[in-house]
Amino acid sequence: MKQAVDKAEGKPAAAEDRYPLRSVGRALDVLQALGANSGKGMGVGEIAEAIGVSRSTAFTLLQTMVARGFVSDVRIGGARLYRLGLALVHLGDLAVAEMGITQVATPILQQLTDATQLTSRLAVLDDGYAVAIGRVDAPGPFRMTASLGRRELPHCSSVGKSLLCRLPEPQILAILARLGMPKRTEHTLTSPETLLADLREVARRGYSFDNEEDNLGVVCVGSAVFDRSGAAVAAISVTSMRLERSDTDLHHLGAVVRAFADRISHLLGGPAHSALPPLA
Amino acid sequence: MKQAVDKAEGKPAAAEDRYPLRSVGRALDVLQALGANSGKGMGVGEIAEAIGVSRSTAFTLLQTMVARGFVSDVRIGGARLYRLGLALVHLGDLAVAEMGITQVATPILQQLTDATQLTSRLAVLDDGYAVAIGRVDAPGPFRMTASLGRRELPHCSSVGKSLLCRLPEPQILAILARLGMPKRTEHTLTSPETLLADLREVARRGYSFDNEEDNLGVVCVGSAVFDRSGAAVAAISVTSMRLERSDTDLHHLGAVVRAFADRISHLLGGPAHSALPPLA
DNA sequence: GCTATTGTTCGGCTATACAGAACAATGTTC
DNA sequence: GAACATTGTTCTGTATAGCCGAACAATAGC
Repeated sequence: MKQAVDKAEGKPAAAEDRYPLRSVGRALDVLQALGANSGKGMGVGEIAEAIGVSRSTAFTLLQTMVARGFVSDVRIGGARLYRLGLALVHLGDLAVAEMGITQVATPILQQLTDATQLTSRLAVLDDGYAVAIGRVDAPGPFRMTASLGRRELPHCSSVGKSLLCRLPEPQILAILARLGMPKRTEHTLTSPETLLADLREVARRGYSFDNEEDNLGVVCVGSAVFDRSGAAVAAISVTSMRLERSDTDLHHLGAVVRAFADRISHLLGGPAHSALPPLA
Repeated sequence: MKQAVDKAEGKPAAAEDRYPLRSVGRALDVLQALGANSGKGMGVGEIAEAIGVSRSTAFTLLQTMVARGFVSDVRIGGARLYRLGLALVHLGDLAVAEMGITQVATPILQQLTDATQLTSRLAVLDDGYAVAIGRVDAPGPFRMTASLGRRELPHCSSVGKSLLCRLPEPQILAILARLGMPKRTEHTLTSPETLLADLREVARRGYSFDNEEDNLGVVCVGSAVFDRSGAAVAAISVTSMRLERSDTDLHHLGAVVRAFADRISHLLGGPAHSALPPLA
């Protein structure tokens, strides 16, 4: 799992991942560990091992967060299972609401899902990553695991491409250099050049594809949303299992998604794709 | 704001609100302060004052949480505005997903909203409070502020009543004694006796009302959801501005909500209201 | 230009958060 | 049913990490 690293190693002061406040960092580690084992719940010892502290330390951390509702615990016999608390639900909801886009976009997403029978998502750029802040699940038994708030690499995601495509090239390259372009599948674009070429296409036609570039068998079609200033503040997409549609149909779907994105832009006072200036 | 309290006071060990880990508690304070000022964003000094620490301490706390995405910051000129980070969105989403009820209930909520044109919500009991974990907003311009994850007092909420009504009386009284029954409006039931009488009615007919008991002009109609064990694991409700319907219509609406609640119970393998034993 | 207000860094004192071991409570095994 | 194993919880000493205050930097206002 996680060896104890060299504990008493003088003080090379390295430890770049050592955050100013150790206990706070560990508390956040606990939350993320609980998130990673979501659904299962974890015991004190398990958590202690996961984040590399003693049981007693983990216990104190948990006690603090349970008292505040950030972690909830269930006693089951002698054991005690910890899971993420509902206080996080409230804060997460507020964090989403702070980005006002969600308010106006959600009804449109619903219509997009109604029209296409596909799961649709709304995402924004956060520190270079694409992060979904809204979602409408497709009807029917097929439930795509479209989790909210997870940072996704932009180079292999439809919303990521739409969010990036109108940024200045140097900025795009800086993001790609910082986050890397790992090969997620055989279709992933892994060189900045090929991605830039793709992004130029995306900017030109106003919609983007993720052609099994992140997960095999999963295809997405996305388009950007603009605010008053003309900046791409968000992007929407629909996700589908491997489409057996023709390329023509895929482009038709792209035009549909773009039309819905334009409606959101319109509500935000932003321009439609057709009103955008050509690329600099 | 917050005097230093008597620091060296022997050890009456009071300070019930002093959590084991001070810095972690303060970190959570920061998050909640940011949540309270949601939408506006806060500066370092403002946060420091809100939670009663020095600016430098607040700064360190924020830096730690920014590094992990729990807080996001926007530089605007020389100033720096902090707001809730998107990492919270992910964890909040996971916390909701952990309660599997959401998965099956959301489509039904959607149908309930479609059928009634009212905002519908799904709530569970958390430490005695009613906490909404799901919501479908009504169409149209009227947007009820139905925030997720906030702890709501059960005695003046429709979902709260439905969640409580089948608990043993001593347990209900214990919850009420612990949380109190503050008078939110002139219609709030403020004595355990009147509430218990109301809860017996709720249990008998299978749906509950909040008749402007929490907010004047706001009416809710709720019903409980049961799992395999027959326990009320959740409740749903619809919310409306002051209905001008007759009592008969209100009861009709109650029957509708109860029918949808029963459909969720059915999906969970639980009994419908009609299959429940009468109150002990 | 100077002042007022913000964010950020630094250093030292102290309280605090840590690990480890002891204790308790449960469940498991033979 | 008793010994064991495994879990959660309490306790205590000590090193250190976290806190404050003050100094510094950078804006914004006048």
